Amino acid sequence: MSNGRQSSMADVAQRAGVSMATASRALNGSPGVAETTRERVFLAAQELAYVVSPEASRLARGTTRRVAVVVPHISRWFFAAMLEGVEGVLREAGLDVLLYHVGDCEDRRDFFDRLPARRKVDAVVVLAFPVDEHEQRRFQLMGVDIVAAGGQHATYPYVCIDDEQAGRQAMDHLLFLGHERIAMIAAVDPDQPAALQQGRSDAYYAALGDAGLPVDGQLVVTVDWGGAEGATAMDRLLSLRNPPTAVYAHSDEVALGAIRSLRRAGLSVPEDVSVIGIDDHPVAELVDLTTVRQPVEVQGEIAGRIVVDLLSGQAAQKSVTVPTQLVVRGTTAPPRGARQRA
Amino acid sequence: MSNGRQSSMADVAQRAGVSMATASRALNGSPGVAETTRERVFLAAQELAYVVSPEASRLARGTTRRVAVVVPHISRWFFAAMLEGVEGVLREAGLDVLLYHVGDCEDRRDFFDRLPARRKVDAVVVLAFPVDEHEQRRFQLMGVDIVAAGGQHATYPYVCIDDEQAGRQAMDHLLFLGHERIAMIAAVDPDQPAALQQGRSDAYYAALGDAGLPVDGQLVVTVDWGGAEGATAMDRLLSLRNPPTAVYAHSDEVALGAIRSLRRAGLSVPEDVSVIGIDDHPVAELVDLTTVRQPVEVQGEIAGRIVVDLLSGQAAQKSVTVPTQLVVRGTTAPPRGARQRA
DNA sequence: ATGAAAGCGCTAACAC
DNA sequence: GTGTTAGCGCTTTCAT
Repeated sequence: MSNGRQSSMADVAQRAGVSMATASRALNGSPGVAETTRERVFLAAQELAYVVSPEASRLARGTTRRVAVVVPHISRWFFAAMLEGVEGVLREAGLDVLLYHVGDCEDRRDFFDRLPARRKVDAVVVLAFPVDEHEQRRFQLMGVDIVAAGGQHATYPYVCIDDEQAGRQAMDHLLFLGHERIAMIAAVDPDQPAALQQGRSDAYYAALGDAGLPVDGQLVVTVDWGGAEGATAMDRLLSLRNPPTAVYAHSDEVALGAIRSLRRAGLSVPEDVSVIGIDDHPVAELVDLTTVRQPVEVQGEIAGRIVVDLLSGQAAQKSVTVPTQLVVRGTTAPPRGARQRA
Repeated sequence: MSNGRQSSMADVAQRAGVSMATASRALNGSPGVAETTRERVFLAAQELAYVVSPEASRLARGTTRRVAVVVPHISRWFFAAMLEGVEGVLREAGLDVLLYHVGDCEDRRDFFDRLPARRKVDAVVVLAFPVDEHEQRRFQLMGVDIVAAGGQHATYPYVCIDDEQAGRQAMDHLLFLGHERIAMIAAVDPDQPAALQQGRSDAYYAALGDAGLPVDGQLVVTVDWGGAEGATAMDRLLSLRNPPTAVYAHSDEVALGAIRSLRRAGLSVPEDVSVIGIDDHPVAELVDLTTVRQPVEVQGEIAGRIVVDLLSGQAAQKSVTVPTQLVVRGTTAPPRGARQRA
């Protein structure tokens, strides 16, 4: 299908009987153009189905109207949901989103070595993606605004949840129900510089401490992120002489895996053992999983807002922490023969 | 943090003691440059931490090295996984991905009216996104290659699964187990022009027909896509005087919702009723759901490959159908007191 | 309010 | 093999 030549601004100007300069001003809504002239130009543009050449426009203007979003995972709900939030507000603001998946270490090295987004964007948002000092130095070369979502950051504006508090909400729920032998399945992302979910772990020890309960090292198992890993971890816990009556998992996926192991072992949830996760993944509702909800998409939206404000020169919030909330469903209950604490 | 001025090609050329033309040729790997010269240029570029200005380069070259990926959903696993596949091969080929989320009808209208990606990309891939005739006409204005993934398409190269066959695999499994009263929960996407999963429905009727079983209209319920909707549908099925012994759901999420309803009704799966889904969503494994697997990320990859081939002028495959596969897990079993068919 | 002209940073003919 | 020279299509002073 031949689509002819895309018409250029010169065509529009000619058709409207004005100079390119005027046509440009009219189309960009710049001041200093007579209303009637502006209309004539718009009409001409319309008739020619004209669209600016972004390359040319940006070359001349020096700005790209594009922002890079860097994600360590695309298909995991958490990241995808956050991405959806970011994309929404960016798109609404007329900014294009350039997506960069930086999965494993190799991707990562490559990304920061080559800086593929360099000169291509006006800002970059990193999603749940810790950026070390070396990487920060590389980013500096880009000379654009950076904002982080889904994790605190010392250097950049960020939006995140209070992981320790989320963990406390989960642990406190278990403690409130009367559990005293609580295990933790800590999940780490093998491709990430760890330390991301430190808060989730801290919460465990702090909660136990505050409740005057002892810490049993055997009850803590750390695994790579993922449902299958959660299952493995649970198997390990079940092999203890004195298994836990409740399990605090760092994420819903891990919790799901744990539940599968429990069921396969013939145990029932929550009668025999309670399980709680974090995140409120969409399937949590479908499987009646008790969890701590964090507003994921919202975090993305806020990050997007910050970018938009930054680019428009407005004062943007420096960093935001959004609240989390316990969602009690069907996988937690008091331990057998115990009564809830007042 | 001042980052000085980005150095330009002129700087590199000067530093290497050559003309801009030579510098450009050297950097682009064009032929006709002495090896030693090329090295000198590379060195200079390195020292100046030089990166081309994509805008300028593209303006001059007339190509963008960008491709738009249009998705109706970002945070649903299916779409995100496919996106991950596409992004991977595009990135590897040095193409940038511009992401456009076209969710509801309004987004849709806006997208095709304004054609925000126009002049910004060399190709667009539409993910599981039916494009009607009007929209095709709009796309034509862009004058670039279009490829579809996750659904057949009359006009564009596409990659998809055979939905009817997938459905047959699910239905045949249920029939093989000896079920005769099989319900179907058909899921449609409220924001899509339907007809997408027609094949999944066709399979139901065809399988029943081939098995010589009657069709009972009451056993077919169509709902909007989603786990919650699946649950509602199941509730409806359970209110029948003569409920089904097995349920064929159009997707795993829907199947999950159905299972929740079943459990809440005090029924057990698969003892009382069997449930099968389609897709093999990651959580399917965690909840022991029997399903029909489709290679989602792979479809994205193939679509990406097609784009890359198209852009490089190579002959690209016109369209690809990838195979699906039954995955038997724990939510299906023979009906009570029945024996499997030979 | 409008126009002329000088770039923006690079690539591609076309000479040498 | 390398340099010269035109653009690529737009924005933006600076005049008028």
